[in-house]
Amino acid sequence: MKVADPLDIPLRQLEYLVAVADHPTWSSAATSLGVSASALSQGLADLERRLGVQLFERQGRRRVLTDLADPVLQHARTVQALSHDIGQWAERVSTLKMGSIRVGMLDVGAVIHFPEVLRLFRTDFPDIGFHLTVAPSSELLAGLRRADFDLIVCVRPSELPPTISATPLLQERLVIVRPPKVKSRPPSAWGPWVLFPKGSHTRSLIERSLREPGSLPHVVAESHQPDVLAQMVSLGLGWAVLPVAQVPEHLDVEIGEPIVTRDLVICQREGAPKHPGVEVLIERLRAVADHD
Amino acid sequence: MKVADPLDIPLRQLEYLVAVADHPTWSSAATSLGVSASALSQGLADLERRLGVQLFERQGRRRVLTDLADPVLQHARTVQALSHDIGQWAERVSTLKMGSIRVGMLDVGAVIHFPEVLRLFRTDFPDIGFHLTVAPSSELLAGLRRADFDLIVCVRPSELPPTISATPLLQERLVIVRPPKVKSRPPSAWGPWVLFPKGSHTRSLIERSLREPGSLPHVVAESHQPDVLAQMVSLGLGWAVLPVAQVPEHLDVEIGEPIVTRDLVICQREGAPKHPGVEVLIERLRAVADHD
DNA sequence: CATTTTAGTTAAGAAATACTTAACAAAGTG
DNA sequence: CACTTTGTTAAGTATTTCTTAACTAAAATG
Repeated sequence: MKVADPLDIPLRQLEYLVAVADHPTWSSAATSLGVSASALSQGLADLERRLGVQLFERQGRRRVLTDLADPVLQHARTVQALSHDIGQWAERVSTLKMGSIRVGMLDVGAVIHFPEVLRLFRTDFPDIGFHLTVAPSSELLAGLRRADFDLIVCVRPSELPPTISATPLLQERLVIVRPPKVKSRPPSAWGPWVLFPKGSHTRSLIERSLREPGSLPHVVAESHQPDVLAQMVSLGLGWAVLPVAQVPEHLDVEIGEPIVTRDLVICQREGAPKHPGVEVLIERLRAVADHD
Repeated sequence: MKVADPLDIPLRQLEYLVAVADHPTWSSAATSLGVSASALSQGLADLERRLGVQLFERQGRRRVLTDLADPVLQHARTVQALSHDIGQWAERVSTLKMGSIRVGMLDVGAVIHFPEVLRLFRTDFPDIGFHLTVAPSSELLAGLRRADFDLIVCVRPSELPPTISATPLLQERLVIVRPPKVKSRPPSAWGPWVLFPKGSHTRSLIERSLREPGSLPHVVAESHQPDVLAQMVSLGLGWAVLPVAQVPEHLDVEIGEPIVTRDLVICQREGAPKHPGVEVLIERLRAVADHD
């Protein structure tokens, strides 16, 4: 019998691991992959044996990933994304089609900064399939990691996921937005607040910069949508911190002082073959961003 | 019959591709992998079929990689390096050993800046296997890519290879070194030169900064070894540009003005699980670098 | 120019791997 | 306690990948 080389882990087993991590139960993971539960079980048992590391724990009749499984899961996701990319590349090259581009953008990117770029890109390159997803930064990053996107524009994260590269695009000033007729005050009397949701990246930027001047943020409402937040401010529910450009002009609110800036960045997966369409799009995004 | 999913490329076939790229002939690649030439041929034929991209061309009775094979080769190397890393990690974790660390360093790092760090690290962690390789930056980078190293200290490259990350460590000033008794002159009268070899990264930095003040570098001798270059200068063969610290003190040469600075960086593979020993070593390198 | 050597491919069967079904154990559920 | 859900194990089947052996074609040899 041949010795199982730990270096030569079947791709399939890595898929199994990812599926198991992403599904509540192993059987559902198995059906999602179109294989029997048995195959999954055997495959994962083999993976565990190969690595010689305990990847799973019993929890009642469920099996859950151990902490040790984490690096392996990271590895699996990385390899999966890479494989996806080379597959896409091969299809593009072999069929001589332009392929398609899936872009993820923060709302502010899609609506305020780059709507024209996106529109023009679609009309200039009608042969390139194009799909835009607007979502919060963390979702975009997760999607980029999973190869759901080829390119995203998001807020620079404090820590980049592995094999993701970020290049700066532009900076945005976030200002304090007060309810109508509310004058400027010392920081200790600021708030209460109406902010982006907990976990949002801009939210943590804001919290950090509010804590600094000595205002413990007391948050009474949350939304990912800046227009909703602005609306709440105009109704007197609380104060907000928003990108200047995203405060609707017709609303009756008080624009206060800039409190923090956030960096919008372009993120891509590293180690993937270049897609010429993506290159062009990046160029155009940069051009507009530099122009601002 | 099952349809061949291009996304599920056997790792083995990627190994074949890399081996073929690294060996002059397919048969030697096959024997280096310990398989028959036939297996290799079939495997690569299958890979080509899966991707639907022409990867090989005939050249007489040889087969060589096409340009199209390049992205696939990149992919293969990346995946190989990742697999190696997860394998190492697994072995470390499963055996509870500290594993080993392979460090690559530029001569100036090993000899001038960090000899103490390296010595102390070895005595502080005798359980961690340790191996140091001193080589030029480009070799180090290639080795890092191939997973020959876990960590390197080199000159910041103008373009990073995919899935390699670089973090700044310190800056070095390179000065003009003139033969004994030769006074400072206008740039047009500089040289002739005794420099690092063509292709060296520091060489291109130097060339760029020499061209700027208007001195076309006429190069009469080359070496990777700074002490050799300095020696040649002292013999009156030509002028050199060297890190101040690498000009031997006892030599009779004229130290001229600083002409360019180079960044030394720490490079690692991205997407690899962390090795605690490597983290410690990095910390110590930074500490010393910041102290300078 | 015939002969030999070298490089790589193709065919056929053997070996190894991965999958399916079926039977089973154990933990929740009504 | 019967019943369902979750996951494992065993045994046989299907698929993939390898080896050996026979073959083609380009270079090298003499």
